[in-house]
Amino acid sequence: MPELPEVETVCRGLRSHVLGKRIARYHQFREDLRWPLPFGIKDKVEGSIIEELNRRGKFLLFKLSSDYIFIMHLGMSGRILVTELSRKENESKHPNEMGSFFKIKSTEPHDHVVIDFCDQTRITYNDPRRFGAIDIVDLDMINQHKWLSKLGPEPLGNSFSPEVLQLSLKNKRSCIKTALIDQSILSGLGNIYVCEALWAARISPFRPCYKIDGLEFQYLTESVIKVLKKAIQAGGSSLRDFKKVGGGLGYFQNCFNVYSKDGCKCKRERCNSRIQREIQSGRSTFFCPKCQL
DNA sequence: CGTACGACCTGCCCGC
DNA sequence: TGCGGGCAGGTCGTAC
Repeated sequence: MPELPEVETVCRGLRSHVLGKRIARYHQFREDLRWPLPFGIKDKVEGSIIEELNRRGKFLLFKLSSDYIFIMHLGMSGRILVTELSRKENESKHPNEMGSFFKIKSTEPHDHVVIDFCDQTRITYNDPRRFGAIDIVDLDMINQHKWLSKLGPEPLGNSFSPEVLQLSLKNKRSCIKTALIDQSILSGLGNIYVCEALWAARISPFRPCYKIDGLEFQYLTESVIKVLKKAIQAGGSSLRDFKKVGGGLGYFQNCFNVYSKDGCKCKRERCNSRIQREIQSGRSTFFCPKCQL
């Protein structure tokens, strides 16, 4: 589901709800999401304060006062919900996995992890498809973590430039779309924003990387940055189940030029072609066959 | 090594 | 109304 703009939207929205707060309870309703939830996580998070919340690629990083980083990935369908527990809800007691009792409200389907803060705020991780993931790692090992260590540059960070992109792609035989979706080349792009950025840069998703020239890498870099910034401003894209923290919808889906627009007229001025959909390495690619070359 | 593809899950939407 | 097939924002392991 969420690509960089959606994760950034969640990250920004969550900060005001969690920063500086102490975690009273960690509870999980199953042993695994995409992978097993880490052993001992409960003891590492309970009692600690969330000091920072940041995003790296599509990962959310919660820095805890216990000197751990709590890492979360939303997969395709993951969501974080915030609830303020009323006194009434707080009084209902349910058994936890240890056989003792503490306060857990009845949950929605696919609520997998619940974190309660001392001030009665609760965040709930909900993920129907369970492609998401959670881990916890020592603060000083964060850069060695297998999910993070191979990530390419942040597209909205200082280490991203046309030159950097060209350097990592100039010898690749694969198509530019496949390369841009590869998190080790650039972190945070997914199917939507790659399609949108390639349309904006007028580059065909099927073009082999090594055939792209310096000027095009410049257009492409600018397009990626522009599309992502615009999407973040719009609060991300709400397709199916993406909702911002607090339940609001993003509205970047109203700004799509190609994604899911097959059969529609190309929005570029004086281009009268229609957007096509094709399967590219197993996933839908949307593009204009006339103005993307 | 780089690249391509199936697998992992559930839900929804469409056509018959 | 019901069911089967195709589709979905991601990533990894495997096979070339």
